[in-house]
Amino acid sequence: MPGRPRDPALDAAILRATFEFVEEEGYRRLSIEGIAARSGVHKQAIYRRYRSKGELVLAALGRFAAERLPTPDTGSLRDDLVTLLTATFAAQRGASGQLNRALAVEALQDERFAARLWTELIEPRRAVVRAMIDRAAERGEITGANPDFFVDLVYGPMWYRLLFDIPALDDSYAARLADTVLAAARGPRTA
Amino acid sequence: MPGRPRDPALDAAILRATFEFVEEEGYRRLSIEGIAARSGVHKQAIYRRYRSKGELVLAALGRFAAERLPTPDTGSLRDDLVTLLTATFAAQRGASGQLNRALAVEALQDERFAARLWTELIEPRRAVVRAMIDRAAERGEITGANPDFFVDLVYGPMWYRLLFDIPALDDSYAARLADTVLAAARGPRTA
Amino acid sequence: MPGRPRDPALDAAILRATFEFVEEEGYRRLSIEGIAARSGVHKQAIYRRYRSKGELVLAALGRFAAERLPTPDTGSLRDDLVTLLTATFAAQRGASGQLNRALAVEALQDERFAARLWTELIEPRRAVVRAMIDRAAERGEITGANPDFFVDLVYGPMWYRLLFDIPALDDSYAARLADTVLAAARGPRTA
Amino acid sequence: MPGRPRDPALDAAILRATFEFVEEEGYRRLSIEGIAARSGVHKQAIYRRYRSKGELVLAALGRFAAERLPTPDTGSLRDDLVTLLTATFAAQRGASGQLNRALAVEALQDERFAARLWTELIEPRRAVVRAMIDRAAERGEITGANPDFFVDLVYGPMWYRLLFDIPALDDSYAARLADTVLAAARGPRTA
DNA sequence: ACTTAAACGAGACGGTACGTCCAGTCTTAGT
DNA sequence: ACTAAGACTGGACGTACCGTCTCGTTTAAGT
Repeated sequence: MPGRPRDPALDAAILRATFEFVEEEGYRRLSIEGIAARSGVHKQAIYRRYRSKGELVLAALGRFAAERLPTPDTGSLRDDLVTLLTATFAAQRGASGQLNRALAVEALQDERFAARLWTELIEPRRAVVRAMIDRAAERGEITGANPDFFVDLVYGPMWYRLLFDIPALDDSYAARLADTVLAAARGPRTA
Repeated sequence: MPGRPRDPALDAAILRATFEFVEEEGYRRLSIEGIAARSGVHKQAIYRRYRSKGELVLAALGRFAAERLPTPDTGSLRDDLVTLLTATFAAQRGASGQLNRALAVEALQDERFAARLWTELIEPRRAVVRAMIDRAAERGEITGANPDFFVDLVYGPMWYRLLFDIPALDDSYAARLADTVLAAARGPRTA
Repeated sequence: MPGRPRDPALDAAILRATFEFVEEEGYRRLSIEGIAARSGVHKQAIYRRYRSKGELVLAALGRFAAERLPTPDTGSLRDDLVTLLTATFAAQRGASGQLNRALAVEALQDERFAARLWTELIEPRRAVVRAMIDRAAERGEITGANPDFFVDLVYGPMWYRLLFDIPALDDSYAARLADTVLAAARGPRTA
Repeated sequence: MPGRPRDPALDAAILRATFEFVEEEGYRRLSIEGIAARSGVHKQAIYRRYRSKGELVLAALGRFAAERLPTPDTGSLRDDLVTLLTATFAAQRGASGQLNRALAVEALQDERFAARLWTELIEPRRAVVRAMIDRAAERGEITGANPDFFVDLVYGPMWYRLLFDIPALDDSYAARLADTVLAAARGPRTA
């Protein structure tokens, strides 16, 4: 049955307010009440859309940041990795980093949310890397190995640094990490 | 001026209650109020000892888990790494994993706490790895490179998996990670 | 103008639900939302008919109780009063008492509703008593005095007892009250 | 065990705010939230003292109005009644009337509150009248009859008029009511 | 048959208050 | 100086009704 449709302007206002709030004040200060006040949207209208703060932040990140994921295919695994990592790291230095931290807070406290986050956001990003590795294997660049493990190598250090607020996620870090992953993917040295 | 000394029984009761609470109910439900109720200790007695939830959890983790850190020195970098990672991963599968998660939640929301956590807990752990690497370099096992970066490789994947509650932090993962770090530390393949 | 006519089944359903709700759960728990849910009628359909909770209850009372008002004319003031009071008190012991209480709640909180209630429900009841007194005066039973004051004597104690939920509105009370009003209406004793 | 005692300044601030609020805006607009805002006292501090709006209003009325009850003993039942009714009616024309109305709203919706109100406020007032009647009986002024019934006659009309917001509770009404009660108390005319 | 207009179920919406929870601080009295 | 006890402000929580507002659908009177 139809019923009055949700006002898309409110969707946008909520997400924008969430985004701005987290960016400016950090996740700790984020509250549904605050978002409602800031966006001029009624609290209930927010709860109607999102069951929890986590879902809301997940949606906000999805809306404002997720689409900018590059999916490089340069013909060289190293270049693919460098391109991806450079862009990903750059994003973490801005609002996207704040939102990722916020998502981490929720995931750490709620297994079910962690699972949802995984399938909706993390896994797609991992798939990008896996695809790069598969293509490299087809090209013979690397001797295939457990791709899931290498993906951990790609993203692990980034989250580690996000967690403890260590900066240094710069371009040279991206390059060094790409080299490391590459070396690991090639397997043990023969000589 | 003298005054009544703090009751050590309360210290223990607070830490025990915190530990049990987090283990049973998760960090989300943890509250000073709840700990006070559970331990029978008054709220104020807790605040007198710890300034925030984070400090309390930090102390609880320190008490129950920190002293078990191995600092291996086997004469072989790979063996050192495997020993450390196996023990560290094993700890994460128990209550220590819960408390680490809890600490991460606090760190993500409070930069000053993150800094404290870094110096008190994270950095000492990193130093252990750095020492291993330094010894390996002296032995000529590896051609020295930025040790900080390699430490990220060692701990990054673990935190990444803790974050999203992915199991698989088992002994074979430890071995594989040790091999990878080793390969990376040896630098690019010559052949 | 054409337009779809109101469904009389809904009118009935709304009033019945209101009646039942008040009887079962009391006026405090009564809400438009609740009536809508219970009757299966949409909220808007209720608001289309009644401007407020008070109007709704007024209608519900009118539908289920108002027509049973006796207008006795026995030829004796005392008999008239006893007949009226006995019937009125009996009604208050059932659902009609609940609804009267509900109307009082609304009247106490809304002067305009009080005025409406007065003209639509209270005044007609008072008129019945006034008519009885007028007839008695014509017959010479009593020496005419301010009828409005005597009406207060008739209904005042009833509302007083409804208000504080004191039972005792039984037939003997009706008889005693009738006698009292009669005595008062006859004026001061001569001897 | 001791614990910090409740701040009496808050008690006063809450009651004063309640009193003023009801007087100015009526019971319908009264809310705990509003009282908290107006008095500058935290909501929780109010809930700590009063379980419901009704209890609060009961306390507010008790504090600001109840002590002014006259307990006349003139030696003449009529004079006693006139004195009491004149003072009581006068009070109803001011804030006390508003608060009584508020109490009525609560009593009508909650039987247990009605019972409490009865014992704490209504019964003491009734006792005053019963005492007057008893004294008159001892003096031989009246031939004893059910005093409870006569008390209903005294207070019933007042509440009836409060309920429907009919003014006219003036001195002449008091005098007339006193005469009526007196006539009723003397029993049926002999001549 | 064909407009036209209102009623209808559905449900979103802003507004207001509810009663509860926790954070951290403060005040008392009792060791 | 510590303890237990508990009041206190501040702030947010999630829920409940209110009365109003779109929606799409249904029903009937007037063409």
